[in-house]
Amino acid sequence: MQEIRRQIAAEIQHALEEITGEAVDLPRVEDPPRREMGDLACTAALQVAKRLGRNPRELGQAVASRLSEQGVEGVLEFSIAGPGFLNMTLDRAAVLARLLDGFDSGNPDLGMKLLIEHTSINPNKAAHIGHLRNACMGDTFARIHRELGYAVEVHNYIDDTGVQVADVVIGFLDLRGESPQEVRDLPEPFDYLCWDVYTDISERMAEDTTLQERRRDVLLALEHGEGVVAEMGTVVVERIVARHIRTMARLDIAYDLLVKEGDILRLDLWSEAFERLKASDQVRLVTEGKHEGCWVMHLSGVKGFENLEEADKVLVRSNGVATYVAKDIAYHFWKYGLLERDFTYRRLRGLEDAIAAAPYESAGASGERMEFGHADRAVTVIDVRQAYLQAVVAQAFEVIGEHEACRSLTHFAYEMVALTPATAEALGIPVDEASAGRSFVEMSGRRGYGVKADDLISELGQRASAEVATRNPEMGAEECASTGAQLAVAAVRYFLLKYTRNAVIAFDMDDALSFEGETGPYIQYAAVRAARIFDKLSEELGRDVAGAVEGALAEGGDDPLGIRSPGVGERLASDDGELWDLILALGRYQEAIQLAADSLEIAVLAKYGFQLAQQFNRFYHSYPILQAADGADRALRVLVAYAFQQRLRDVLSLLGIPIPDRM
RNA sequence: GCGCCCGUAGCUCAGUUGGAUAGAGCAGCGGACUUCUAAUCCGCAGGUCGAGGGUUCGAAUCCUUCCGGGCGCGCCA
Repeated sequence: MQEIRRQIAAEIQHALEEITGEAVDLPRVEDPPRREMGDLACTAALQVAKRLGRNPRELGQAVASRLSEQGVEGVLEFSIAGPGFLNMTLDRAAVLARLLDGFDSGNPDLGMKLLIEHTSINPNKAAHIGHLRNACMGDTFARIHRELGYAVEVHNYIDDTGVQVADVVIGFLDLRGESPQEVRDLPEPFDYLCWDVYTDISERMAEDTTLQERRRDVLLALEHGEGVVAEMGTVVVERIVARHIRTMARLDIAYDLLVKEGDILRLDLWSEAFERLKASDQVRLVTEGKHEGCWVMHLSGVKGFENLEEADKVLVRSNGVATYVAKDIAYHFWKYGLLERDFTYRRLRGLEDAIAAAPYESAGASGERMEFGHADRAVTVIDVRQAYLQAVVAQAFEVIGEHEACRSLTHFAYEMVALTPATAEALGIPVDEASAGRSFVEMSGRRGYGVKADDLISELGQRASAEVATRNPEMGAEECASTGAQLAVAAVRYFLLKYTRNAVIAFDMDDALSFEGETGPYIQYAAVRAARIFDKLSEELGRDVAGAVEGALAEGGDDPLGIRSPGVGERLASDDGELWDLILALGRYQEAIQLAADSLEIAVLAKYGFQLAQQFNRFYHSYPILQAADGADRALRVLVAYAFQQRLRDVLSLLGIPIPDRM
């Protein structure tokens, strides 16, 4: 089906070019607003007519006549409606032939390496739902690009030398008076403990200047890797990162490499990047004014920075310490293989119980040499508030003359997750006057306001598990729990992926805990239904349905269901309901993932999955399969349901949603 | 102040890059389980697409001016 759509688009393009003598973009083949208008529609003639100043209806008519005359495989009839819409009726025999050709679509190897950075949570406290949005989007974006044929490398950047870690280090050393060894031995959940330690120290830090001075010293010690401070920093970061990896593993999110910010300095990646930058006159040492003694990147007059109050961005402070953005610049130069120096690596240990393949981490000078980086394209998933800094990083590529890298570097920006006032109140977060009237309340790690990721996943799992137990009395407690966990994954991931990037998600607990309507479990339910039908049919048939269908599709294979019988084609030709609608929906798969990839809108794919499931549920209600009137009806319905099952499996796999056996 | 984003049904959101009668879910009302799982399906009701002006065959979508809201503009990360 998707091949048919693609070919039709190419034919329309060709016809338009022949008629007008002008180059024309590959047009989009869409669904008409109402089915009576046809199976497919295209507005390309209108757009081209506008550009060339021609009469749209006439141009459309010319295209329709031409295509009708020459004939296009898969299309029975072309017609023109309104101002020049090209509507098409499909040749169902051709569609059936495509269905019978099988469903595999092998991934072409594009020979392109895409490096995706996501998650990148400050390693000083438990992950909250805002972090989950980042990770879910990044993970599905990675899955989509693997499907599209990219070599994908997923990074999680660990800021192990920042203020947030420093604060928790001070909390343990100064406030709680604990040694690194004692902290190493503290019980789990360590990230929950740190959540509170961080809140506590943040409050004190705000009004205690000696603590603020202490923070400066701690930051320096962390950066240089010296003494008990650095030791504490290592313990905190290692333990928190392990917790984050486990949290994400619950949602089937994994990484290839964790890059630690400290290693960028320790291994002199920054020094090398700095030398490159200094060669340009845009990066220079300031000798007077408020930035005296700092190395800055000069941004005035640069596209995108025209209206800055402050046209200089500090890269190296007057005390010689590189800023966060400076290290990020070095990291990004390295991502594109622009630096001579490299990290060393080692496998992250102690996660064998939680994750199949533990990620590698950067390892100072002591690890082994491996091949990471050298990307053709790099995508950074960070919320929209980082847009300015991301633009500075991109500009650094311009500064060293790497225009191609600057162009391909992408900031995957998205809006924050906040809480509905009702949910905030239920969590005991004070909702002030100003927020009360608004539609959401912002989370704050510093204040400890937020919904912890693990709490949400666990709560969902428990609710789902209880529901599964009610619906399946014969199911054991263990199976209920594991099924509940699978439903929780679907609920969380779909909830965080269904919104478009720049919508602020007002997180509502009741809404998120719902399993009905537009939710992940709804989609799972459709998949389970299809599987159950095939289970029963397999029993009846005395053989595996998938095998029977695949056998029928194979050249010369046996066909116990009669899928290749002429009756099947006749039934398809005369269908005027949800069966045909489902086939049309199946054809939009390729378009959905391509659009999701190009527009950075994961929601496009999420919605497609939902719509596909919805279409199947309608089909399910009107087209009994086991009780079909005769063999031809049954064979056709099995074929369509099977095609749906295969396709939905692909979509759910991209969304990172598992398919339970029963629910 | 400057920049970016948002404003669509009671609520939460889509809207295929300017197309045909603006769609989903939730909430509400009414139906469908002796039939492949009712976590489902069908129907009803619900809209001055923030407001005004403009561009054209055609605007929720593009331009512009307002109104309302969010975010960003550190020698923090």
